[in-house]
Amino acid sequence: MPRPPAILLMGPTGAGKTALAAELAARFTLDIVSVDAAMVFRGMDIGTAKPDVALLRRAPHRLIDLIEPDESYSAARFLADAGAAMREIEAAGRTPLLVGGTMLYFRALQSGLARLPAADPGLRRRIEERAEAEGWPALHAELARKDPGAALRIRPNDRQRIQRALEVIERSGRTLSEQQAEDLRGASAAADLKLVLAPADRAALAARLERRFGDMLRDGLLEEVRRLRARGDLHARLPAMRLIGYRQLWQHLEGEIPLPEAVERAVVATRQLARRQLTWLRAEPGAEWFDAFDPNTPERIAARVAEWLRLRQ
RNA sequence: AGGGCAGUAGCUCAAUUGGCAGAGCGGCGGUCUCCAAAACCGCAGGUUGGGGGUUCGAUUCCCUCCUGCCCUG
Repeated sequence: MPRPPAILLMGPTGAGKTALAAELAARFTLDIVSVDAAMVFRGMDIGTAKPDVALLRRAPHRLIDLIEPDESYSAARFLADAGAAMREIEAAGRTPLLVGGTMLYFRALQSGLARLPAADPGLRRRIEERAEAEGWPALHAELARKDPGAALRIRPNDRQRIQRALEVIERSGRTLSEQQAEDLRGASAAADLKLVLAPADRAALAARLERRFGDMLRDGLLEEVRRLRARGDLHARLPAMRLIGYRQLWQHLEGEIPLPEAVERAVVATRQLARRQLTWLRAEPGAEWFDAFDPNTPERIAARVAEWLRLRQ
């Protein structure tokens, strides 16, 4: 099932993508699709910088609030969800505006994913238990026997990927490297308009990120985390509770670190996230870059979007 | 003022009896095909507070000055 061409608005956290997207959606016949692995969680609003109710009313976002914090999302699920959303938008005679900073998802959207078995929580737990007893390097050695190609590419300490590779073998009876070499499903990129909203001045972004986390605390982030903890069914190892801000404040509520340290660590982690996103963005082929801190940027991007939409008719 | 303790990488700290100055964190760069705000990898930072002395060799021993903290007055 092919997906329609779209406008991709990518950028590091804190660059101002949400506000800009809302503006574009108001001006053109665009519908927003979130490309954000954190905003999929319900009840996690402040720390994920999710658009607020007022903004959502003006500019509805798809792929937000999809699952509970004890569930997990994935790139494959995003690919399916985003494809469906985009086809719906096209069917309505509108154009999809994909907005976010989860670069793996953008990549899946453009390059596709191999046909691989889905994650299996039970199997993953079993592999983790084995790793606890034997250590990841031992499982890496096992992987080297079963799938030398994958073992070559995956580091002995990279638990997530060792686990995934073993999981794939276990569930499909075939190796990961063999299946990854086959055709990717869902690939299609050429017709997209790719816009990058990134700061020319990284120090300025760092300052903004620090300020933003302070704002989140003022808006009740700690209370939000406290509420999640009070549910009783969540724990620190869940993907949702490993998100920046939530992870550190959870540790604080566990009594592991004082609040100021939790805040400092969260700010640092956000800065590091932005850096990793930038690394990924630099490698994005054919993307048009705009300075997030230039006051003329919104107007320039709007002009570019108008031009692209016109040429598509 | 006298006495004591401390001063080593941006930060917190290591360095056996004097023997090539290390780690964690941060910074910078990178990897990434169903957890990606995740997981992992690499690199760069030091005239060891200043000056002098002893020694083949001083972060380490001695003298002196500077700075900080503590105690006494």
